[in-house]
Amino acid sequence: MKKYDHRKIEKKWQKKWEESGSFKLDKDDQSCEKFYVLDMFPYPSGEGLHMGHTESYTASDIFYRFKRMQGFDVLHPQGFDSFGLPAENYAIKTGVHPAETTQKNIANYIRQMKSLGLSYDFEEKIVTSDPSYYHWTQWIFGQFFQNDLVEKKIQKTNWCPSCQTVIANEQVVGGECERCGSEIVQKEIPGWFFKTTDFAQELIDDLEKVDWPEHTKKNQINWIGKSEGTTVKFAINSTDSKEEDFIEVFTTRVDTIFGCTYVVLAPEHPLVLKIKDEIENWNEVEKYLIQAQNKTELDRMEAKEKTGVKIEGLTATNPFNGEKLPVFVADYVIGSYGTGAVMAVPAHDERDWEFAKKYELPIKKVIKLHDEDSENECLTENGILINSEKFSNLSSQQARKKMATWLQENGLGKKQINFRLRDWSVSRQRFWGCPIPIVYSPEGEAKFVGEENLPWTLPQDVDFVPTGVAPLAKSAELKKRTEKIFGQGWQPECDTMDTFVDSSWYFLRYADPKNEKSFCASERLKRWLPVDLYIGGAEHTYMHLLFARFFVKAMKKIGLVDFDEPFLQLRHQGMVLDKNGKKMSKSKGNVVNPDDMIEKFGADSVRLYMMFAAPLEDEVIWNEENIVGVYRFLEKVWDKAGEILKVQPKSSDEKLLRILHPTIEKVTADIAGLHYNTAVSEMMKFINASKKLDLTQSDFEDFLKILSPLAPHICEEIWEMFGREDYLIGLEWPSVKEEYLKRLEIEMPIQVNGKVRAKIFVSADVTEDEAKETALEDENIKKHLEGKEVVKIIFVPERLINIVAK
RNA sequence: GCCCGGGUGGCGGAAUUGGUAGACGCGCUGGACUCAAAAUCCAGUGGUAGCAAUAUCGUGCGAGUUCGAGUCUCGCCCUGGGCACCA
Repeated sequence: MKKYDHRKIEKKWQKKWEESGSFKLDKDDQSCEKFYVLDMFPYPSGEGLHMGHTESYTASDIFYRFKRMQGFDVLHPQGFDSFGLPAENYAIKTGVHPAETTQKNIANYIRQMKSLGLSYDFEEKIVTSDPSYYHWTQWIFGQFFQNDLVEKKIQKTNWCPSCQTVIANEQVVGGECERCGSEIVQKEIPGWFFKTTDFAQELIDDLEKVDWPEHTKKNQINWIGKSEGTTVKFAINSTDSKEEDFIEVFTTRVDTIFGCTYVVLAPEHPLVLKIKDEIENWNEVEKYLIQAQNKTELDRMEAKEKTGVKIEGLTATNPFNGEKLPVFVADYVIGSYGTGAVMAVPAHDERDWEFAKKYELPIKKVIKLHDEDSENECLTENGILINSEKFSNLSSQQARKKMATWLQENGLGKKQINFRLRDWSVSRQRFWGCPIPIVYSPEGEAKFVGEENLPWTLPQDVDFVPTGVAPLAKSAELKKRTEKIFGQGWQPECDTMDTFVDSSWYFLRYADPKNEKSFCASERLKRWLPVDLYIGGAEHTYMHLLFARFFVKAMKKIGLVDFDEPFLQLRHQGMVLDKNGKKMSKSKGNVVNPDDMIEKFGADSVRLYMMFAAPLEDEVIWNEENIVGVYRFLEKVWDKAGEILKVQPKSSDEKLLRILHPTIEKVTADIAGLHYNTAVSEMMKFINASKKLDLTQSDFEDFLKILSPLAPHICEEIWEMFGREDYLIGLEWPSVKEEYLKRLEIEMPIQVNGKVRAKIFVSADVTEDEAKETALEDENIKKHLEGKEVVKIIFVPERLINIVAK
């Protein structure tokens, strides 16, 4: 028999699987139970597949093969999130159309995925930039539009005056444009928003229904950021004292209101401009407003010191004690959150404290802690009120309730729940994205283009170089098309959608990717959705998962789907690091190319090593020196197969069967729980044990079956050498023979006062008395018990004996 | 600052969830084969002492609970990642 050589067999099986349609699935056949295992689909970049993809796609591929062998009909699709900035930037630089780049890159990704042995049916793939897909992205947008889930609002954007274009947050480096280095300014432009905040509460509550990592759930909850509080109206006493004017603030800590020593408005707060004439130091205030306006979000985030300006001639009255307080405008208060104004309590809020220190404002303590020793500020939650008139001596919690009621009764405020979550801005002034299917009447009224005009295609006659308007605005074809359909004077919407929209519903389309009549036939939705297992990187913890969840909830509301959550089970894969434990990056030059590794070690070894080196959710250190371990393992499997073919043992060694069956049991459980690292080590143990022991072909075939999801190529090759004509993929998962699971004799440690002093061999079902007797006869145990009195003996069946002695 | 993780041999990691710490793999040491090397095979491999049996220390540090702690509790230290002035 020849030596194991991955180069000779892997391509062969990849071709065979494809030609025989091994990965095809009849999506209408209902005879078996379904399972839907989903990958986060890649953006097809010019660099090709990276090692992170390799890991996560291998993980889902193993699960797919495993589930199939267990008798499920498994949907395991793949596609491409192909709209996006890199292709457009490349087009601006080289003039090559993004469609062309994208197509080329997709072909390369598919080649790479096949070379890893991934079991996708690419005839059923989806490509988000393909009109047959974005047709339905637009259709869903239309549904949202008609059902009041979309609205047009003003949004603040980063604008590069030199490039004449909107810049994404990640392209702003230190307040400057990544490409040309010009200073970025803030520009307000109108855009479309999805009403994600309508679902804020549901997005928190429904996390209880899914099996996700706890930290991911927590992060989602924190991101949505629910806070319960009260609004409070502070009357404005400007010089001519117009009593009907108020500053309304939002606070979660109304119990601290007697400690309020000033009030702060966000620079965006409309009141500032409204009372402009009454502001004595308007010049100074105006200067600050302009300054704040030109700051990018990043600048404001990164500011080390709080800044602000006192508004002279303006005071705010605390409704509880009539105290007249100074009013500031400061950019540490955000216009879009709460009411855009806060009551500042420097004694009990860190930001207010910092600000008060800098501007020498009074700090008034109104909460006394139960435990004065504690320096933990959080404990103010449980403090007692002081210096708060009739509310003094109440607990914080009681005071919060009573004060809110008092405010409500006097029309000075009300209970309110705020969310940190904002509505989702989906408009992008880009070319390479899904066109927003909206047109405007000559009067400027927005109208959905209508189902009959979908797909509302991306025009071809567009110059990519930015000139200050959205690229689509330059298309004569788009303008002509709009006027032809809707009439003279109608204008097309020229923005495209955020690419997160494309990826917020793609998992629905996989169930019915070629449907031309609907986004997915209802029987298919019913059969395949929701996703049973979703595997992908933790970097999508916030946005992607939240948006996809929003989509499903919004679609359910308008009757398009009938489930609440898209992904029932979610698991993350860890990062792949270089051999020094560092992140791989182009700039560091430490990027490992999967193609090279597959050529060198083979797809089976790459798959196996990825899974073996660390638990799936942990970081994997890619060290080429270590991969030889799994390669040697595969060689041993190969050699054992050769030996069996040559000798054809009549029966298997019983000792080996007592290892094989526990191995099958453990590997089955490990794969089911995605603990691939221990599954591999278990199989290594078996192969090591099989040395010099007889094993029949039939028993070895059971082993091949459990190895096949992880290392499919070598297993199929051996299967064929064994004279089998079918494919391992899709065969039945081996069952465990109970009679070989039970251990006959076990080694039992004997402890004296918790320390192991001897080991005895006893039968597995030894009685407590027998075991104790044997233990006490041991020489070393006797020695350790000398001069001591045995207090008690603890016997843990099949585990150990501990003799407690004094 | 806040949130979420993680500290176990020379290295990646395992430990049935409170029951033999270091499975499996890499590396290393010695031996076999070879003119030699590579590959392969055999043996060994946490530290210290000992020829050995064995003893002793040992899961970031310090306490605690327990017959028994890598695992539980409390307090520290170090470290990785994410988010950012959300009132």
